[in-house]
This record gives sequence, C-alpha cells and structure tokens, in this order.
Amino acid sequence: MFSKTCEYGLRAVIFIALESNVDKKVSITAIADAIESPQAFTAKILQQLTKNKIVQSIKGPNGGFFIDDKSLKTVALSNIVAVLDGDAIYTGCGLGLHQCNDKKPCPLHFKFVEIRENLKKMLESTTLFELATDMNLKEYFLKN
Amino acid sequence: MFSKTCEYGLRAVIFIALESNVDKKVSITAIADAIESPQAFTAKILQQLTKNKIVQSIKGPNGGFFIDDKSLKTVALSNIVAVLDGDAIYTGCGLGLHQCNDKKPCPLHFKFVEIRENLKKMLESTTLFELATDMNLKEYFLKN
DNA sequence: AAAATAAAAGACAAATTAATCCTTTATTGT
DNA sequence: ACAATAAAGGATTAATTTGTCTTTTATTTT
Repeated sequence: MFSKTCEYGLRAVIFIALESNVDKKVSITAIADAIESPQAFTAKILQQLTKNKIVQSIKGPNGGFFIDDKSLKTVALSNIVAVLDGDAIYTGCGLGLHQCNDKKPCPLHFKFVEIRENLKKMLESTTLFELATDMNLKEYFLKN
Repeated sequence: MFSKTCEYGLRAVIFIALESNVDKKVSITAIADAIESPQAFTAKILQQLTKNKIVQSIKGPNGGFFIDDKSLKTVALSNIVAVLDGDAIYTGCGLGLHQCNDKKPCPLHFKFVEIRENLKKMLESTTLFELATDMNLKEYFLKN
C-alpha cells in the first residue's frame, strides 16, 4: 500500500505528535527506537518532512523533532502521504494505466474509485491531534 | 497498490478472459500488444499464472494462452492477486508492523480494516466471467 | 523426419527503493 | 572560546523489483 519510506514516516510523525502533545522534543535516536526503524534512513525521511513543514526541528543540545500545536491540529495523514509517496494512491489506476478515468476507464475503474475514495477520506480526516489524544486512551503500538 | 507484476498480470488475464469467452487462444505477442506491456516480462508472469492454474497454455502452432469455461466463472481477481502479490494487501499493516491485529493494533488499524475489507470483497466478488461479459457492453480499456 | 511455431526455463542486466556511513552545520552549556 | 550534542547533507552500498536475452522443450504441419 505505502512505501517503506511512507510507513516509517507515518510512524515517526505519529510518535513525534504523541510527545509533542505533552511538550516534549524527541531525538532521531529516540524516534528510531520507539518505532523500530533504521535510524539513518528515518533521519532522511524526517529531513523531507521538515522541509515540507510537517514537523519542526532544532539542532544542538536539547534540540530534536517536534510538531507545533497548530500543525498538530491541521496536519492530516494525507499530507504526510502526499510528501512521501505522492498522489499515486488516490489518482493512479489500479491496473497501472497512465490515464484511466470516467471517460476512458480500465475494466476495474469504477470498482476502484469507491475504495480509493474511502482511503482518501480516511487519510484526509485523520489529524495528528486526533491520533495523539486517542492514543492516550487506548493501547496502540508503533512497533512489534 | 499492486506491484507492476500484478498490474500486468491482471490486465493480461482480463484480456485472455475476453478472448477465451469467444473461444480464442492468444499468443504472448498478442497479449503484450493488447495490454501494452513488456513481452518477456509478461511471459514470466503468465508462467506463474499457468503453474497456479489461473490460465492454461498449449505449446506449438495454434497454441497460446486461454482460460477454460469453468475457470472463467470460478476465478476471481483475488486469486490472481494472491498468486502475484501474496496476501499482504489484505493482512498487512498499513504502517508496516509485522504483527498488527485487533488485540495489538497500530494507531490506524481499525481505520484500515474497513478499507481493506472493501478491497478484499471487491476482488473476491469480481470474477473473470463478469469482466469478460461486461466488457462487451461498455467501452473499457486495457492500454492507453 | 524436418521445419516451424509457441510457451517454459534459466541466466543476466537495468532501474528503483531501501539503507548505511561519513562530513558539515547549527546550537548549547561549560 | 571550546567541547558536546543533534540535525542536515552528500556519497555510497545493498536489496528488491522490473525487465531482457538466449536456450530448451513441446507440439503441429508439411
């Protein structure tokens, strides 16, 4: 469904969101440990996400990654996926046709449209704030 | 969503189903041409599908690929996806966790379950026969 | 039997994705 | 000012996926 990059990215951002929710900054070491991901690779991903204003970062001692209160409420999962995997999941054809739409559909087009719409809506409506607050209530996991 | 292998495989099988529906066998050259896919690569994919009884093949002159009447009605898209991409789309975690289930869920588990269930049902309920007959009515495309 | 046809099989090659390593830059505390 | 800390950046390697090429096997027609 998503690339490894996107999977690690989502997990990392969710973890940062959780910590940011209680005003904590987290280092790349702490993140990689919390989500059980390759550290250097995760660092690269976070570079992309900071460039795209999904997360913020501060260098040096007491530095680390965090997400400001406003972003916590405005950033949805769809924004993260867009940065890391582009919009292929939403727009791309299930059978890999370059152009596939209502006018010129592949045999599965109308069946896929529905499923993708659901996915899109779910990603667009799920904010980091929702996850960060929800995760305090139930027991959720970011690693095995 | 699917690998290239699976995309080509689905398109190839749908094309073969269409031709088989009017009792025609098709060569790998005809298939690659009809779905605009790399021929040798598509040949490899069809090898896998014949081994797994999704399609049948006959060597030599007047040979080619086809799907018998019974398979046309019993084979669903889910069977093809299972052979080529495995069951990761159904069972795999959206965030890439190795084990993620109702008991030990990732933060998005319950949101993903629904979407994946829809996809699963769609793939399982769509048979080659349905596609082969439906494609005669409407204008559908297998290449650009 | 020989030639032609078409899929099967195996060995490579190219491209993309995933992952690591090393150096540089920014910031802080002593 | 200096040492320590932590992210940013660049170059490289590893693994996987995608794709090609050549040979072999099976079947049919002449």
